[in-house]
Amino acid sequence: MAMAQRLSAKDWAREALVVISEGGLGALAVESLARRLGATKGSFYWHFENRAALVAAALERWELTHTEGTIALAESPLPDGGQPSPAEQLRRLLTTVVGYTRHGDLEVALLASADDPQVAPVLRRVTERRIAYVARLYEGLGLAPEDARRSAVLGVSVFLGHLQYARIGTVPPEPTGPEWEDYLELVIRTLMPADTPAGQR
Amino acid sequence: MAMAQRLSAKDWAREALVVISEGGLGALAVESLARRLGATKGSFYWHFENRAALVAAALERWELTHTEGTIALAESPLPDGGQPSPAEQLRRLLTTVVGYTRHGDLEVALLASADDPQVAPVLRRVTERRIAYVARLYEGLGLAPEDARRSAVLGVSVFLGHLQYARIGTVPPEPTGPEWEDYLELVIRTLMPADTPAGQR
DNA sequence: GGCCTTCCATACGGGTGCGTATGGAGAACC
DNA sequence: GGTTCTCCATACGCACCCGTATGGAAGGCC
Repeated sequence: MAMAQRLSAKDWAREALVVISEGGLGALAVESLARRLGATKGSFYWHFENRAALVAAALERWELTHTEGTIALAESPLPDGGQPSPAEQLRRLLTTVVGYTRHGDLEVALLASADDPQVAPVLRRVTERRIAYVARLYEGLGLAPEDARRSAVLGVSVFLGHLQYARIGTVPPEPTGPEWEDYLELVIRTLMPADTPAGQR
Repeated sequence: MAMAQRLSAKDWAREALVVISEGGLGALAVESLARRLGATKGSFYWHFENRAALVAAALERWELTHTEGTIALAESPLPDGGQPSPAEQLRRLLTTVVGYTRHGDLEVALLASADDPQVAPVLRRVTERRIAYVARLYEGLGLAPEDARRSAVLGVSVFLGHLQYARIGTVPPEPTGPEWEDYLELVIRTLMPADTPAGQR
């Protein structure tokens, strides 16, 4: 990532996200970041007021881009080109969740700094957005809005729990072999509304 | 906590846990800790090799004491002195989980440093132990060992998810009013095996 | 090609935190 | 009451990181 060219604020923010994903928010130091970009602090402090401004820019960038990544994946068209049903979208989401094991991911790294006053509001918004999305899916499956929201809160908590499993190093659900298939099946059966047609479960 | 008397290694470890619960592992600095105890670094480095040794001692202390706290609460006797049934124990656990909102707790603070090489194994062990305990409850409710383990993994993930909710600041399940009761009821209904007698759900 | 604006390197000061060195107080022991 | 061992305070060196000051190179503009 050594840049010979001049740098923009966007370059700094992008590389900052890489550093965060690798070593967490605490690993984000101005001088080391400058070295990675083949520059020095002098350049940095021309583009940014201070370190906090860089963190804010990086977080904003993350919230804009990666936020809807998982959701977009769930909504991606079927092989026949059709729109996936809510049940199918929920199934995809849960499969992704249970298979989550990637350490070094940005989301996992940010989770570590959830208490940080700059990070917390971002995570709050992202989480709230996800709950709203899952609630819409439950509504599509026939649940009343209040019930759908409650089920979504529970479902997202399972997601966050598995993220935590990934952080402490793949405790239980190793995505290998039939063991994992059985677990995935349990999760889907548990979190799918009872009156969903069996063919969609 | 200013100690006039001489200090023991246990004193340092105990106060270290207080500091961690207040500000996270990163807030644990030797000199500030010494000030809290009315001492200086000179004392500390006589009792401990270095900061890592203090962290290890504090974590060991936490793992020994607080680990089984929640479980002990679930197993505490009924008003009539009898042993609570597995269904009742599971109900208590879930109620505690859903009501979890205390920030500044040690568990929440340690969660932030789950990536730390000293912390991760401790959290792994504690989590594994909890899964084993919940699995035993599910077995008591009639599930086969493999099914019980899978359900326990899912249940503990809900617990970890709610811990995360607490970290980013009580996103959805505010334990106030009937809204919360409804949510708790959903969680219990979802995580309790289907063939549990209705009276115990 | 001179000029001005944009961007960046170097050098410096300050703060924090870890770990070491060394001497000295206080209890214990005889 | 002197010696020895235990415990601790002070002082120092070192590393890291933030932020500022200042001079200078690079590129547009006329």
